[in-house]
Parts: sequence; structure tokens; C-alpha cells
Amino acid sequence: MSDNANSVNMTAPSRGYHHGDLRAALLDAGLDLLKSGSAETLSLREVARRVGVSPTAVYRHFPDKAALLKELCIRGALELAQAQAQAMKAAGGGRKGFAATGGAYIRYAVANPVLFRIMMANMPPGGFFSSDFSDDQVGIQMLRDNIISLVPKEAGEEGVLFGMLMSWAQVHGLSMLMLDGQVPVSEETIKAFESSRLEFRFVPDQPSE
Amino acid sequence: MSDNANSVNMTAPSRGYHHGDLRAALLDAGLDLLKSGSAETLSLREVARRVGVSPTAVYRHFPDKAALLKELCIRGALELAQAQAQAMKAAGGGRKGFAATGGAYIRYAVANPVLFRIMMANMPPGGFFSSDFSDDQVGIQMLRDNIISLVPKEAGEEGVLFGMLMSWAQVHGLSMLMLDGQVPVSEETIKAFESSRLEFRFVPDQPSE
DNA sequence: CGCATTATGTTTACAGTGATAACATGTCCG
DNA sequence: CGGACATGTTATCACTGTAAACATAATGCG
Repeated sequence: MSDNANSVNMTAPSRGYHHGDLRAALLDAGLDLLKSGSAETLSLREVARRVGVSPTAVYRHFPDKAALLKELCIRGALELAQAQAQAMKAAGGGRKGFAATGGAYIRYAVANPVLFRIMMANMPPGGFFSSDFSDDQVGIQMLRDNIISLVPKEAGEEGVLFGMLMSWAQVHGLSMLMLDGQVPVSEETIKAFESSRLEFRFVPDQPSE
Repeated sequence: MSDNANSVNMTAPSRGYHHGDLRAALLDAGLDLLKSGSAETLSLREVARRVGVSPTAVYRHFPDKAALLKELCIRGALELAQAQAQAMKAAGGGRKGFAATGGAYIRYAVANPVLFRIMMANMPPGGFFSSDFSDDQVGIQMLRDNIISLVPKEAGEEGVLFGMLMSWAQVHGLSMLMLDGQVPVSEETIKAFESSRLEFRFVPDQPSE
């Protein structure tokens, strides 16, 4: 593009042809678009446009759209984990802290609907458990620690895993139902959730009632 | 889906135009495609191709793609409700029956991944609660009845609603996590869920621990 | 320093999509 | 019978992801 009227270069050393750090810029723009939530589907071309580069420039840095998306997922997951960690700290840890991480999860989801949905749908298999971003205190580890401290000791490792699964499913389900418009998004509901305690226990096979 | 395949409406209007009853055929093809799960995104053109009509013929029966999707959602929701009702009956009602409806929900989701995801994402606002398909015993009503019988009487209407929400969120979250590959799809896990009982209760605002 | 190699960005092109408009045809009803 | 209307088709457009060929900047080696 020779017409440089609308140079969107944010980085100072944006000498014409070579954009300082296109890869990072693309990721930023992508995340930004997903957060704006405007377009249900972010397109490579839109991202490129945003950065001020030709549509196919993206392919010098990402093999395809899925690859870009995958990285954005990880970014989102990190952000989410941060929000949870912060909520935990703000609530002073303990059981209340744990509930707060759940609330943070839901709030993050409804605050970033497009991102969150794409995030979950494009997370690499086993994503949250993967080591891609386990460098820091990340949601899953936090969840694990919390569950361990909440589940009766005799439940064993299996019980811990089941507890993690159920807790996660709980907040995730609530988040998705809100995102999908099946349940009204209401801070009140989130608060109610936070101050509710759920317990689950195996019940031996027995006649109902 | 059987009501229109072989037994043509005895009512006159199904006189052969060009395709007999394109609208129904399109819906069938659409549902079929979503169930095959092959293509992540079913396209109007593909549906049309499947039925053997020109791409734009669809627009004589649906204003746009979203409209087609919406109807497919409702079909899926009905199917899901049927599966749940059947599971309930098979389990002999009661608490076990209720758990079975949860299992049926999850199993339907993992058995129809594409359909289920699109179903939830495109369900009209408040979809499951809408009267669009409340003609029969549908999931939500069943859920409500079950919750009412399981929640302590003093919880009141609000407690019932909250219970419904939490139960739904639980199975929905588990389903989505499996669909998204965050949790391995395993019949064992589903069974474990079915034989677990979850309880939730409000805890008054109190110092943690 | 000069030049070849490589990294990066551009242009061009293609197949596929949802959608609109103009057209063609079949069906029905007065 | 003949027009009115419902249904299906043929262009056509704007948009998408992606590949191939090309152009330019940065880099390294003689």
C-alpha cells in the first residue's frame, strides 16, 4: 500500500516495509478485536487491516488461522487465571477465596463473550492442563489446591479430580449459559453463586427415594 | 424426523411443486449434516447441494442462515428433551431418574457435538424456557418438577430457580468441557456424575474458615 | 565494502461462503 | 383460460481463508 495516509503504526520504528514486530502486533490486534466483541468471527483479513498490513502477511507468522487463534486462546487463559488469582487474594483466601475464583471466572466470561467462547472452542486438547502456561500460578493449579483443602481426605486422589471436574463444570456451565443467553446475565446471580456452597458425594447404588 | 420422511402429509398442500416439500427437506438435510459432524460449519450451499436445489432456493423458505439454524436448534432441543424423558422413565423416576436425565443430557451432547454446540449458541434468547416447544414434556419442565421435589420446602420459589440453574449449569458445563476437549469423554465419568449427588446451600456471610 | 541469502511483506489469484436482484417456471384460483 | 402468486434458478457482489509468485528489506559471508 503506497497510500500511507492512515498509518496505524503504534511502534516508533515503523519503517515502511518491515513492521517492527508484526507477530506481536497481530496478536494484540486479534485480542483487541475479540474483546471488542463486535464481529462474531474475527477474520485474518480484518486483523491484517487493523495492523495496516496486507491480508496475507499473516501467513509469514502463523501457518493458518487456527494457529493465531490458538495463541490468542493462551493469552486469554492467562488473563483469566490472573483475574482469578487476584480475586482469590482480594477475598483473603480460604473458602471465600475459592468461591471468588469461581465468580471471577464467570465475570471474565461475560465480560469477554467472544473471546471466551473462541477460547474454549480452540484451546488445544487438554489445554488448561497443558504446560504451555503453567509457568505461573494458573487457574487449574489453584483449583487443585483449593479442592484438596475442601474435599474430605478419605476421598483420595480420585475424589480430588472429581471435585475439580465438578467445580469447573459448575462455573463453566453457568458462564456458557449466560453467554448463550439462556440465563440472564446478572451480577446478582453471580453473587448468589459465590455465596452458595456446593457439595457432591457419591451415593451407593440404592433404591431411589 | 420420521413424520415427514415417508408419511407425507395427508393434507393437500404437499402436492409436488418441484421438490415436494423443500422446507422440510432442507431441515432434514441440515440436521443430518450437523449430526454427521463432518463440517464444523454447515453452509447453506451445502444443505442446498445435499437436497439437490440451487444455492439460493433456501431463501424462499428461510430469511437467512440464522433462521435455518434456529429451527434446527429447536429440533435438537426437542430430541434432547425426548432423550431425557426416556432416560427418566428407564431409570424409574425419582432421584435416580433425575440423575439419569443429567446423564442423558451429557450423552446427547457428546454424541452430537456439532449440533449441540450450534444448538446452544443459536438458541433464541431464553430458548429453553420459551414456549416454542413447550407443547410436550420438555427438559426444563421436567427439570423444574425434579428440583421442586428435591429442594427443601423452605427454600421457596427462589431456591427452586437457583436449584434449576445450578443443576443445569452442572450438566451443561460438563458437556461443554467434554465437547471442547478439556475433559476426556468417558462413559465412566458420566456414570460417576450420575451416581453423585450434589447439594448447594447458601452460606450466610461469615468469616472464612 | 559488495553481493547473495534469507526473512518479511505484497500482489495476484482461486475456491468457497452468505446474500440480493432479476428472471423463469410451475401451481392455483377466479 | 389467464392472471396472480409461490417457488426455484441464474447472475452477481462482497467477503473470507489460503496458496503461489513476486518484491523488498535485513543479514551475513566473501
